[in-house]
Amino acid sequence: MKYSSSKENYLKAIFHLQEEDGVVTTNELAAALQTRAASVTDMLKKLKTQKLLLYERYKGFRLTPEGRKVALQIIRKHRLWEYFLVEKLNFGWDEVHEIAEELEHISSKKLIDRLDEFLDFPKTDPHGDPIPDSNGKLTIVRQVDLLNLPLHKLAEVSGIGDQSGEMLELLSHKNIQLGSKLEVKKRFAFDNSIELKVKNHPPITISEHVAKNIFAKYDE
Amino acid sequence: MKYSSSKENYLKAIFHLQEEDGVVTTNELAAALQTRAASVTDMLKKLKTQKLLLYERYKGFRLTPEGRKVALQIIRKHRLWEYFLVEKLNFGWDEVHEIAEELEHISSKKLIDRLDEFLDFPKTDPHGDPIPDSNGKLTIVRQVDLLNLPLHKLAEVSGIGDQSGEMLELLSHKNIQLGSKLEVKKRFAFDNSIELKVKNHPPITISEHVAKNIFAKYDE
DNA sequence: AAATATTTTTAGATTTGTCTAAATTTTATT
DNA sequence: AATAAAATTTAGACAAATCTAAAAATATTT
Repeated sequence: MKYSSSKENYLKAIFHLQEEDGVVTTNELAAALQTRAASVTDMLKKLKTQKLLLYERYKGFRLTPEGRKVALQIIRKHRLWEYFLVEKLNFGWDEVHEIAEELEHISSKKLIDRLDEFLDFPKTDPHGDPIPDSNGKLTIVRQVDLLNLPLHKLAEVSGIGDQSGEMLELLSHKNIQLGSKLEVKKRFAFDNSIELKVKNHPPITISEHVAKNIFAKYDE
Repeated sequence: MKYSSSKENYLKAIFHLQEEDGVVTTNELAAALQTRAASVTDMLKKLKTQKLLLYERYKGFRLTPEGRKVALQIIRKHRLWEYFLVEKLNFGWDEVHEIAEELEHISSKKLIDRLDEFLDFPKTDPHGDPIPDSNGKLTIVRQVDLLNLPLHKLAEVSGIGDQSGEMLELLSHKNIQLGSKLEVKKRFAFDNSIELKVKNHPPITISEHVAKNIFAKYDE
Protein backbone atom coordinates (compact mmCIF):
# COMPACT_ATOMS: atom_id res chain seq x y z
CA MET A 1 0.00 0.00 0.00
CA LYS A 2 1.19 3.54 -0.74
CA TYR A 3 0.43 6.50 1.47
CA SER A 4 0.76 10.24 0.91
CA SER A 5 3.77 12.08 2.31
CA SER A 6 1.44 13.82 4.71
CA LYS A 7 0.06 10.55 6.08
CA GLU A 8 3.56 9.15 6.38
CA ASN A 9 4.61 12.19 8.39
CA TYR A 10 1.70 11.73 10.76
CA LEU A 11 2.51 8.06 11.29
CA LYS A 12 6.15 8.81 11.91
CA ALA A 13 5.38 11.59 14.38
CA ILE A 14 2.88 9.45 16.28
CA PHE A 15 5.42 6.66 16.47
CA HIS A 16 8.10 8.94 17.94
CA LEU A 17 5.75 10.58 20.44
CA GLN A 18 4.46 7.17 21.49
CA GLU A 19 8.02 6.05 22.24
CA GLU A 20 8.69 9.11 24.34
CA ASP A 21 5.47 9.67 26.18
CA GLY A 22 3.60 6.40 26.02
CA VAL A 23 0.44 8.33 25.23
CA VAL A 24 0.02 10.94 22.53
CA THR A 25 -2.43 13.83 22.56
CA THR A 26 -3.91 15.78 19.69
CA ASN A 27 -2.23 19.00 20.75
CA GLU A 28 1.16 17.37 21.14
CA LEU A 29 0.91 15.94 17.66
CA ALA A 30 -0.20 19.27 16.25
CA ALA A 31 2.84 20.93 17.81
CA ALA A 32 5.19 18.24 16.50
CA LEU A 33 3.85 18.63 12.98
CA GLN A 34 3.58 22.42 13.09
CA THR A 35 -0.08 22.31 12.25
CA ARG A 36 -3.44 22.91 13.97
CA ALA A 37 -5.34 20.57 16.25
CA ALA A 38 -8.31 20.60 13.87
CA SER A 39 -6.13 19.38 11.03
CA VAL A 40 -4.83 16.60 13.23
CA THR A 41 -8.34 15.45 14.07
CA ASP A 42 -9.18 15.35 10.36
CA MET A 43 -6.19 13.19 9.62
CA LEU A 44 -6.74 10.87 12.57
CA LYS A 45 -10.10 9.97 11.12
CA LYS A 46 -8.54 9.16 7.78
CA LEU A 47 -5.83 7.04 9.38
CA LYS A 48 -8.51 5.22 11.31
CA THR A 49 -10.50 4.25 8.21
CA GLN A 50 -7.27 2.94 6.74
CA LYS A 51 -6.76 0.82 9.85
CA LEU A 52 -3.43 2.41 10.64
CA LEU A 53 -4.67 3.91 13.89
CA LEU A 54 -6.90 2.94 16.78
CA TYR A 55 -8.89 6.06 17.52
CA GLU A 56 -12.06 7.04 19.32
CA ARG A 57 -13.03 10.67 19.54
CA TYR A 58 -11.95 12.41 22.73
CA LYS A 59 -10.37 9.14 23.90
CA GLY A 60 -6.88 9.31 22.46
CA PHE A 61 -5.21 7.11 19.88
CA ARG A 62 -2.36 4.74 19.11
CA LEU A 63 -0.90 3.02 16.06
CA THR A 64 -2.14 -0.37 14.94
CA PRO A 65 0.54 -2.98 14.19
CA GLU A 66 0.16 -2.04 10.51
CA GLY A 67 0.55 1.67 11.30
CA ARG A 68 3.65 0.92 13.31
CA LYS A 69 5.06 -1.09 10.44
CA VAL A 70 4.58 1.75 8.01
CA ALA A 71 6.15 4.22 10.46
CA LEU A 72 9.20 1.99 10.85
CA GLN A 73 9.68 1.81 7.10
CA ILE A 74 9.73 5.61 6.91
CA ILE A 75 12.18 5.79 9.79
CA ARG A 76 14.36 3.19 8.10
CA LYS A 77 14.43 5.26 4.93
CA HIS A 78 15.10 8.48 6.81
CA ARG A 79 18.05 7.09 8.72
CA LEU A 80 19.61 5.25 5.78
CA TRP A 81 19.49 8.42 3.70
CA GLU A 82 21.04 10.38 6.54
CA TYR A 83 23.83 7.85 6.73
CA PHE A 84 24.34 8.09 2.99
CA LEU A 85 24.46 11.89 3.07
CA VAL A 86 27.07 11.95 5.82
CA GLU A 87 29.21 8.99 4.79
CA LYS A 88 29.13 9.28 1.03
CA LEU A 89 28.31 12.90 0.24
CA ASN A 90 30.26 14.45 3.11
CA PHE A 91 27.44 16.39 4.66
CA GLY A 92 27.71 17.38 8.31
CA TRP A 93 25.47 15.37 10.64
CA ASP A 94 23.65 18.58 11.53
CA GLU A 95 22.60 19.46 7.98
CA VAL A 96 21.11 16.18 6.79
CA HIS A 97 17.79 16.07 8.62
CA GLU A 98 15.87 18.38 6.31
CA ILE A 99 17.01 16.62 3.14
CA ALA A 100 16.21 13.22 4.63
CA GLU A 101 12.71 14.49 5.42
CA GLU A 102 12.17 14.64 1.67
CA LEU A 103 14.07 11.52 0.67
CA GLU A 104 12.20 9.34 3.17
CA HIS A 105 9.07 9.57 1.02
CA ILE A 106 10.60 8.00 -2.08
CA SER A 107 8.56 4.85 -2.42
CA SER A 108 10.73 2.14 -3.99
CA LYS A 109 11.48 -0.64 -1.51
CA LYS A 110 14.07 -2.07 -3.84
CA LEU A 111 15.86 1.27 -3.85
CA ILE A 112 16.14 1.37 -0.11
CA ASP A 113 17.29 -2.23 0.20
CA ARG A 114 19.97 -1.62 -2.42
CA LEU A 115 21.03 1.54 -0.64
CA ASP A 116 21.26 -0.42 2.60
CA GLU A 117 23.53 -2.94 0.90
CA PHE A 118 25.62 -0.19 -0.73
CA LEU A 119 26.17 1.36 2.69
CA ASP A 120 27.11 -2.04 4.10
CA PHE A 121 24.08 -2.43 6.37
CA PRO A 122 24.76 0.27 8.95
CA LYS A 123 23.12 -0.31 12.32
CA THR A 124 22.74 3.31 13.41
CA ASP A 125 22.39 6.67 11.69
CA PRO A 126 24.87 9.56 12.14
CA HIS A 127 23.07 10.64 15.32
CA GLY A 128 23.43 7.18 16.84
CA ASP A 129 19.79 6.22 16.36
CA PRO A 130 19.14 2.63 15.29
CA ILE A 131 18.14 1.82 11.68
CA PRO A 132 15.25 -0.69 11.36
CA ASP A 133 16.09 -3.64 9.13
CA SER A 134 14.36 -4.59 5.87
CA ASN A 135 11.52 -6.27 7.80
CA GLY A 136 10.97 -3.19 9.93
CA LYS A 137 12.57 -4.78 12.94
CA LEU A 138 14.20 -2.25 15.21
CA THR A 139 17.17 -3.38 17.23
CA ILE A 140 16.32 -1.77 20.50
CA VAL A 141 19.26 0.01 21.98
CA ARG A 142 19.15 0.14 25.76
CA GLN A 143 20.90 2.94 27.51
CA VAL A 144 21.72 2.32 31.18
CA ASP A 145 24.31 3.35 33.73
CA LEU A 146 27.04 0.83 34.40
CA LEU A 147 25.40 -0.35 37.62
CA ASN A 148 22.57 -1.72 35.50
CA LEU A 149 24.54 -3.02 32.55
CA PRO A 150 24.20 -6.83 32.37
CA LEU A 151 27.37 -8.81 33.07
CA HIS A 152 29.50 -9.64 30.02
CA LYS A 153 27.30 -7.56 27.72
CA LEU A 154 29.34 -5.56 25.19
CA ALA A 155 28.28 -1.92 25.33
CA GLU A 156 29.37 1.48 24.09
CA VAL A 157 29.80 4.52 26.32
CA SER A 158 27.17 7.04 25.24
CA GLY A 159 26.98 9.60 28.02
CA ILE A 160 28.53 10.95 31.20
CA GLY A 161 26.36 12.16 34.08
CA ASP A 162 28.70 14.21 36.25
CA GLN A 163 30.86 16.20 33.90
CA SER A 164 33.05 17.86 36.53
CA GLY A 165 36.77 18.23 35.91
CA GLU A 166 37.49 15.62 38.56
CA MET A 167 35.26 13.04 36.91
CA LEU A 168 36.70 13.70 33.48
CA GLU A 169 40.22 13.40 34.84
CA LEU A 170 39.36 10.04 36.35
CA LEU A 171 37.77 8.81 33.12
CA SER A 172 40.72 9.94 31.09
CA HIS A 173 43.07 8.07 33.40
CA LYS A 174 40.97 4.92 33.10
CA ASN A 175 40.82 5.24 29.28
CA ILE A 176 37.09 5.69 29.20
CA GLN A 177 35.57 8.12 26.71
CA LEU A 178 32.45 8.55 24.60
CA GLY A 179 32.34 5.66 22.17
CA SER A 180 34.55 3.34 24.24
CA LYS A 181 33.53 -0.31 23.98
CA LEU A 182 33.44 -2.07 27.30
CA GLU A 183 31.87 -4.83 29.36
CA VAL A 184 31.33 -5.49 33.06
CA LYS A 185 33.41 -8.46 34.21
CA LYS A 186 32.48 -8.65 37.89
CA ARG A 187 30.46 -6.90 40.55
CA PHE A 188 31.47 -6.76 44.20
CA ALA A 189 28.50 -6.89 46.52
CA PHE A 190 30.55 -5.53 49.42
CA ASP A 191 30.78 -1.95 48.09
CA ASN A 192 29.01 -2.25 44.73
CA SER A 193 32.28 -1.58 42.95
CA ILE A 194 32.69 -2.98 39.44
CA GLU A 195 35.47 -4.57 37.46
CA LEU A 196 35.45 -3.42 33.84
CA LYS A 197 37.24 -4.41 30.67
CA VAL A 198 37.61 -1.52 28.24
CA LYS A 199 38.49 -2.71 24.76
CA ASN A 200 42.25 -2.68 24.12
CA HIS A 201 43.05 -1.88 27.74
CA PRO A 202 43.73 -3.95 30.85
CA PRO A 203 40.89 -4.58 33.36
CA ILE A 204 40.10 -1.78 35.82
CA THR A 205 37.89 -1.22 38.83
CA ILE A 206 35.50 1.70 39.42
CA SER A 207 33.40 2.69 42.43
CA GLU A 208 29.62 2.62 42.63
CA HIS A 209 29.62 6.41 42.50
CA VAL A 210 31.55 6.48 39.24
CA ALA A 211 29.51 3.63 37.73
CA LYS A 212 26.30 5.59 38.35
CA ASN A 213 27.62 8.40 36.19
CA ILE A 214 28.62 6.48 33.11
CA PHE A 215 25.92 5.60 30.60
CA ALA A 216 26.30 3.01 27.88
CA LYS A 217 24.11 1.56 25.16
CA TYR A 218 23.84 -2.01 23.92
CA ASP A 219 21.71 -4.10 21.56
CA GLU A 220 18.85 -5.89 23.21
CA MET B 1 11.85 29.53 -6.17
CA LYS B 2 10.26 26.15 -5.39
CA TYR B 3 7.60 24.55 -7.57
CA SER B 4 5.24 21.63 -6.99
CA SER B 5 6.13 18.22 -8.41
CA SER B 6 3.21 18.58 -10.76
CA LYS B 7 4.44 21.90 -12.14
CA GLU B 8 7.93 20.49 -12.50
CA ASN B 9 6.55 17.58 -14.49
CA TYR B 10 4.73 19.91 -16.83
CA LEU B 11 7.85 22.01 -17.40
CA LYS B 12 9.94 18.94 -18.09
CA ALA B 13 7.41 17.47 -20.51
CA ILE B 14 7.06 20.76 -22.39
CA PHE B 15 10.84 21.01 -22.65
CA HIS B 16 11.14 17.52 -24.12
CA LEU B 17 8.28 17.97 -26.57
CA GLN B 18 9.69 21.33 -27.63
CA GLU B 19 13.02 19.68 -28.45
CA GLU B 20 11.33 17.01 -30.54
CA ASP B 21 8.60 18.86 -32.32
CA GLY B 22 9.49 22.52 -32.12
CA VAL B 23 5.89 23.29 -31.30
CA VAL B 24 3.83 21.69 -28.54
CA THR B 25 0.05 21.30 -28.51
CA THR B 26 -2.32 20.91 -25.60
CA ASN B 27 -3.35 17.42 -26.67
CA GLU B 28 0.22 16.26 -27.13
CA LEU B 29 1.11 17.46 -23.68
CA ALA B 30 -1.97 15.81 -22.19
CA ALA B 31 -0.95 12.53 -23.81
CA ALA B 32 2.64 12.83 -22.57
CA LEU B 33 1.48 13.46 -19.01
CA GLN B 34 -1.34 10.91 -19.08
CA THR B 35 -3.89 13.51 -18.19
CA ARG B 36 -6.79 15.42 -19.83
CA ALA B 37 -6.58 18.42 -22.10
CA ALA B 38 -8.70 20.44 -19.67
CA SER B 39 -6.22 19.81 -16.87
CA VAL B 40 -3.41 20.93 -19.14
CA THR B 41 -5.15 24.20 -19.91
CA ASP B 42 -5.64 24.83 -16.22
CA MET B 43 -1.96 24.32 -15.53
CA LEU B 44 -0.81 26.37 -18.51
CA LYS B 45 -2.58 29.35 -17.03
CA LYS B 46 -0.83 28.84 -13.71
CA LEU B 47 2.57 28.50 -15.38
CA LYS B 48 1.85 31.67 -17.30
CA THR B 49 1.14 33.74 -14.19
CA GLN B 50 4.40 32.45 -12.75
CA LYS B 51 6.19 33.64 -15.92
CA LEU B 52 7.48 30.19 -16.73
CA LEU B 53 5.48 29.95 -19.95
CA LEU B 54 4.49 32.21 -22.82
CA TYR B 55 0.89 31.33 -23.50
CA GLU B 56 -2.14 32.83 -25.23
CA ARG B 57 -5.36 30.89 -25.37
CA TYR B 58 -5.83 28.88 -28.57
CA LYS B 59 -2.46 30.15 -29.81
CA GLY B 60 -0.01 27.60 -28.43
CA PHE B 61 2.77 28.03 -25.89
CA ARG B 62 6.48 27.78 -25.18
CA LEU B 63 8.78 28.01 -22.19
CA THR B 64 10.26 31.32 -21.10
CA PRO B 65 14.02 31.33 -20.40
CA GLU B 66 13.15 30.92 -16.71
CA GLY B 67 10.86 27.96 -17.47
CA ARG B 68 13.59 26.37 -19.52
CA LYS B 69 16.06 26.85 -16.70
CA VAL B 70 13.77 25.12 -14.23
CA ALA B 71 13.16 22.26 -16.68
CA LEU B 72 16.89 21.76 -17.14
CA GLN B 73 17.43 21.56 -13.39
CA ILE B 74 14.85 18.78 -13.16
CA ILE B 75 16.45 16.95 -16.06
CA ARG B 76 19.85 17.32 -14.42
CA LYS B 77 18.52 15.76 -11.24
CA HIS B 78 16.73 12.97 -13.09
CA ARG B 79 19.81 11.95 -15.04
CA LEU B 80 22.24 12.19 -12.14
CA TRP B 81 20.00 9.98 -10.03
CA GLU B 82 19.72 7.50 -12.90
CA TYR B 83 23.49 7.40 -13.14
CA PHE B 84 23.72 6.86 -9.39
CA LEU B 85 21.21 4.04 -9.45
CA VAL B 86 23.00 2.20 -12.24
CA GLU B 87 26.61 2.84 -11.27
CA LYS B 88 26.40 2.66 -7.48
CA LEU B 89 23.32 0.61 -6.67
CA ASN B 90 23.62 -1.85 -9.56
CA PHE B 91 20.21 -1.27 -11.05
CA GLY B 92 19.68 -2.15 -14.70
CA TRP B 93 19.41 0.86 -17.02
CA ASP B 94 15.87 -0.20 -17.87
CA GLU B 95 14.54 -0.11 -14.29
CA VAL B 96 15.76 3.28 -13.10
CA HIS B 97 13.40 5.66 -14.89
CA GLU B 98 10.46 5.31 -12.54
CA ILE B 99 12.54 5.77 -9.40
CA ALA B 100 14.31 8.79 -10.90
CA GLU B 101 10.88 10.31 -11.63
CA GLU B 102 10.45 10.56 -7.88
CA LEU B 103 13.99 11.49 -6.92
CA GLU B 104 14.12 14.36 -9.41
CA HIS B 105 11.73 16.35 -7.23
CA ILE B 106 13.96 16.42 -4.15
CA SER B 107 14.67 20.09 -3.80
CA SER B 108 18.13 20.55 -2.28
CA LYS B 109 20.55 22.03 -4.78
CA LYS B 110 23.45 21.26 -2.48
CA LEU B 111 22.44 17.61 -2.49
CA ILE B 112 22.51 17.36 -6.23
CA ASP B 113 25.82 19.17 -6.57
CA ARG B 114 27.38 16.87 -3.97
CA LEU B 115 25.93 13.86 -5.77
CA ASP B 116 27.41 15.13 -9.03
CA GLU B 117 30.81 15.36 -7.36
CA PHE B 118 30.44 11.93 -5.74
CA LEU B 119 29.71 10.45 -9.16
CA ASP B 120 32.74 12.26 -10.61
CA PHE B 121 30.78 14.64 -12.81
CA PRO B 122 29.36 12.22 -15.38
CA LYS B 123 28.55 13.76 -18.75
CA THR B 124 25.74 11.43 -19.81
CA ASP B 125 23.18 9.24 -18.08
CA PRO B 126 22.98 5.45 -18.54
CA HIS B 127 20.88 5.91 -21.71
CA GLY B 128 23.53 8.17 -23.23
CA ASP B 129 21.55 11.38 -22.71
CA PRO B 130 23.58 14.42 -21.66
CA ILE B 131 23.47 15.69 -18.06
CA PRO B 132 23.12 19.49 -17.73
CA ASP B 133 25.80 21.05 -15.52
CA SER B 134 25.24 22.92 -12.26
CA ASN B 135 24.35 26.09 -14.19
CA GLY B 136 21.80 24.27 -16.31
CA LYS B 137 24.02 24.27 -19.35
CA LEU B 138 23.41 21.29 -21.60
CA THR B 139 26.35 19.98 -23.58
CA ILE B 140 24.72 19.27 -26.89
CA VAL B 141 25.65 15.89 -28.21
CA ARG B 142 25.82 15.71 -31.97
CA GLN B 143 25.24 12.44 -33.72
CA VAL B 144 26.62 12.20 -37.26
CA ASP B 145 27.94 9.55 -39.63
CA LEU B 146 31.71 9.35 -39.90
CA LEU B 147 31.73 11.27 -43.18
CA ASN B 148 30.51 14.30 -41.26
CA LEU B 149 32.50 13.88 -38.08
CA PRO B 150 34.96 16.81 -37.72
CA LEU B 151 38.63 15.93 -38.03
CA HIS B 152 40.41 15.05 -34.76
CA LYS B 153 37.16 15.23 -32.79
CA LEU B 154 36.90 12.44 -30.21
CA ALA B 155 33.60 10.63 -30.67
CA GLU B 156 31.82 7.50 -29.50
CA VAL B 157 30.17 4.99 -31.84
CA SER B 158 26.45 5.14 -31.14
CA GLY B 159 24.78 3.38 -34.06
CA ILE B 160 25.25 1.26 -37.17
CA GLY B 161 23.16 1.89 -40.30
CA ASP B 162 23.57 -1.27 -42.39
CA GLN B 163 23.45 -4.17 -39.97
CA SER B 164 24.08 -6.94 -42.48
CA GLY B 165 26.34 -9.82 -41.56
CA GLU B 166 28.97 -8.56 -43.98
CA MET B 167 29.06 -5.13 -42.39
CA LEU B 168 29.25 -6.55 -38.88
CA GLU B 169 32.06 -8.86 -39.91
CA LEU B 170 34.00 -5.91 -41.30
CA LEU B 171 33.41 -3.86 -38.14
CA SER B 172 34.46 -6.70 -35.91
CA HIS B 173 37.67 -7.10 -37.90
CA LYS B 174 38.39 -3.37 -37.58
CA ASN B 175 37.66 -3.44 -33.84
CA ILE B 176 34.72 -1.07 -34.11
CA GLN B 177 31.68 -1.64 -31.91
CA LEU B 178 29.01 0.33 -30.11
CA GLY B 179 30.73 2.52 -27.55
CA SER B 180 34.11 2.50 -29.28
CA LYS B 181 35.97 5.80 -28.90
CA LEU B 182 37.50 7.01 -32.13
CA GLU B 183 38.57 10.02 -34.16
CA VAL B 184 39.03 10.78 -37.84
CA LYS B 185 42.73 11.36 -38.61
CA LYS B 186 42.58 12.07 -42.33
CA ARG B 187 40.21 12.23 -45.28
CA PHE B 188 41.24 11.32 -48.81
CA ALA B 189 39.48 13.46 -51.37
CA PHE B 190 40.26 10.98 -54.14
CA ASP B 191 37.75 8.36 -53.02
CA ASN B 192 36.34 9.90 -49.81
CA SER B 193 37.97 7.15 -47.80
CA ILE B 194 38.88 7.90 -44.19
CA GLU B 195 41.74 7.11 -41.87
CA LEU B 196 40.52 6.39 -38.35
CA LYS B 197 42.14 5.90 -34.98
CA VAL B 198 40.12 3.65 -32.70
CA LYS B 199 41.20 3.94 -29.08
CA ASN B 200 43.73 1.27 -28.11
CA HIS B 201 44.10 0.05 -31.70
CA PRO B 202 46.38 0.95 -34.61
CA PRO B 203 45.10 3.35 -37.33
CA ILE B 204 42.82 1.88 -40.00
CA THR B 205 41.20 2.99 -43.24
CA ILE B 206 37.53 2.62 -44.20
CA SER B 207 35.67 3.35 -47.42
CA GLU B 208 33.09 6.07 -47.97
CA HIS B 209 30.39 3.42 -48.05
CA VAL B 210 31.35 2.06 -44.64
CA ALA B 211 31.78 5.55 -43.16
CA LYS B 212 28.22 6.45 -44.17
CA ASN B 213 26.92 3.58 -42.07
CA ILE B 214 28.68 4.29 -38.81
CA PHE B 215 27.16 6.90 -36.50
CA ALA B 216 28.98 8.52 -33.63
CA LYS B 217 28.23 11.18 -31.05
CA TYR B 218 30.46 13.90 -29.69
CA ASP B 219 30.27 16.98 -27.45
CA GLU B 220 29.65 20.21 -29.24
C1' DA C 1 -17.69 29.69 -48.09
C1' DA C 2 -20.59 26.48 -45.54
C1' DA C 3 -20.65 22.52 -43.05
C1' DT C 4 -18.21 19.42 -40.32
C1' DA C 5 -14.57 17.81 -37.44
C1' DT C 6 -10.97 18.65 -34.26
C1' DT C 7 -8.77 21.12 -30.74
C1' DT C 8 -8.89 23.94 -26.93
C1' DT C 9 -11.07 26.29 -23.30
C1' DT C 10 -14.62 27.23 -19.73
C1' DA C 11 -17.85 25.99 -16.12
C1' DG C 12 -18.71 23.49 -12.40
C1' DA C 13 -17.49 19.29 -9.37
C1' DT C 14 -14.35 16.39 -6.67
C1' DT C 15 -10.39 15.01 -3.64
C1' DT C 16 -6.72 15.88 -0.34
C1' DG C 17 -5.01 18.47 3.13
C1' DT C 18 -5.30 22.43 5.38
C1' DC C 19 -7.48 26.48 8.00
C1' DT C 20 -10.64 29.52 11.42
C1' DA C 21 -14.26 29.89 14.45
C1' DA C 22 -17.64 27.82 17.09
C1' DA C 23 -19.40 23.87 19.65
C1' DT C 24 -18.64 19.95 22.52
C1' DT C 25 -16.33 17.03 25.76
C1' DT C 26 -13.12 16.28 29.33
C1' DT C 27 -10.29 17.92 33.14
C1' DA C 28 -9.21 20.94 36.88
C1' DT C 29 -10.51 24.26 40.40
C1' DT C 30 -12.99 26.43 43.59
C1' DA D 1 -20.98 19.47 42.53
C1' DA D 2 -20.81 23.62 39.98
C1' DT D 3 -17.94 26.37 37.34
C1' DA D 4 -13.99 27.58 34.79
C1' DA D 5 -10.32 26.14 31.83
C1' DA D 6 -8.28 23.31 28.52
C1' DA D 7 -8.46 19.96 24.94
C1' DT D 8 -10.78 18.12 21.16
C1' DT D 9 -13.99 17.91 17.55
C1' DT D 10 -17.33 19.72 14.11
C1' DA D 11 -18.85 22.88 10.58
C1' DG D 12 -17.83 25.33 6.86
C1' DA D 13 -14.29 27.41 3.79
C1' DC D 14 -10.14 27.43 0.78
C1' DA D 15 -6.16 26.17 -2.46
C1' DA D 16 -4.11 22.84 -5.62
C1' DA D 17 -4.74 19.60 -9.00
C1' DT D 18 -7.63 16.97 -11.25
C1' DC D 19 -12.05 15.49 -13.77
C1' DT D 20 -16.51 15.52 -17.04
C1' DA D 21 -19.48 17.78 -20.02
C1' DA D 22 -20.49 21.61 -22.67
C1' DA D 23 -19.09 25.75 -25.22
C1' DA D 24 -15.98 28.29 -28.17
C1' DA D 25 -12.34 28.71 -31.45
C1' DT D 26 -9.71 26.86 -35.14
C1' DA D 27 -8.89 23.64 -38.98
C1' DT D 28 -10.47 20.66 -42.63
C1' DT D 29 -13.50 18.99 -46.09
C1' DT D 30 -16.89 19.17 -49.33
